[in-house]
Amino acid sequence: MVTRSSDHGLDASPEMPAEISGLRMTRQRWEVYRLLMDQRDHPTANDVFMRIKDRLPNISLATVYNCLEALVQHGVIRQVNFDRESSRFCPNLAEHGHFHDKLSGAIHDVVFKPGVNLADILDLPPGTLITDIEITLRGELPVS
Amino acid sequence: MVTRSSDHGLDASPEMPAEISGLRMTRQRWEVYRLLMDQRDHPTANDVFMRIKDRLPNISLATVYNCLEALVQHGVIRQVNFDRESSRFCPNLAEHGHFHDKLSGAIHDVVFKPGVNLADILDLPPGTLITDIEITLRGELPVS
DNA sequence: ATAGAAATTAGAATTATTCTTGCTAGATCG
DNA sequence: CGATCTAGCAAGAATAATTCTAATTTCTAT
Ligand SMILES: [Mn+2]
Ligand SMILES: [Mn+2]
Ligand SMILES: [Zn+2]
Ligand SMILES: [Zn+2]
Repeated sequence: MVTRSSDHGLDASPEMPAEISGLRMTRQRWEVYRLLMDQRDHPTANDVFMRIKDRLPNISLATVYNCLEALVQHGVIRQVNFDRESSRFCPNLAEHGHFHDKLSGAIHDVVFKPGVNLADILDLPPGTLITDIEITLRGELPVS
Repeated sequence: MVTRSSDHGLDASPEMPAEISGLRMTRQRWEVYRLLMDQRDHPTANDVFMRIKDRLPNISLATVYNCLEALVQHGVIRQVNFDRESSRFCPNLAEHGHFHDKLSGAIHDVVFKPGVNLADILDLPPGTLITDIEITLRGELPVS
């Protein structure tokens, strides 16, 4: 047995690190971060607020916004916007876009086929510096 | 001389058509539409409101919003969102994305290199129906 | 432990957008 | 033409996501 999180069979919660990517961890930031990592369905700030009450019954909505902003600022999570809807939050740091399925309402991460580089297929003046790319799609996934 | 808009040298304003794409034209809708066609810099609703006062001193901001919504709904113009900033409006109906130049603040239309089809380079389940694609970029254009 | 800094909280404020209501103007009908 | 009908317009109120403020709490470092 090489690694295990505890002596008994159940996985224990990971310990809260002192910081992540230079962001000092607090109980609230840690729980917000873990919630996003565990439930990767792109919740809104209000979704996070409602879901996190189990673990932090006294957290305020302002703190949820503060934590999300701090995590976004430090590059630990990403903020995703669809039109003018409430912002959503995503823990997937790999380059990806978002597909909004009109049938289920769910939001899915979308990646490029291997070897594709978006900057290469856009018609931009040579020397253009791209710092950020956002791709959002709407449509219907096959019923499966 | 094959075509001319009037007898004298200056271009006359085009007449207001009865409708565009099934949307009944009104003076307000027409002026909003023409402003967007003439000033293709992706103005916000408030930008349109301020710029249009020359021609329609009595128009209300609510009417600007109503006109923009009606034009968007009928596919005559497009609504463009950058993060949570005010919506912007674009008269370019060809498939294109938007590049926000941090240096100048300007927003530029961006097209794909010839022959590129975005749906082909995304890794989506077969049978996925894409109804809408949005691409936004941020960065810096070369100083030229 | 103490002092300073940073984070959290509750609630107020902000702001882009939407809604409500009464009015206007053009279309339709006789 | 004159009456009626209807869609659109104007003004301001309402909404809702987000941000800000001020007071308190927690954390860090001495
Ligand atoms: Mn939600
Ligand atoms: Mn503007
Ligand atoms: Zn994502
Ligand atoms: Zn455009």
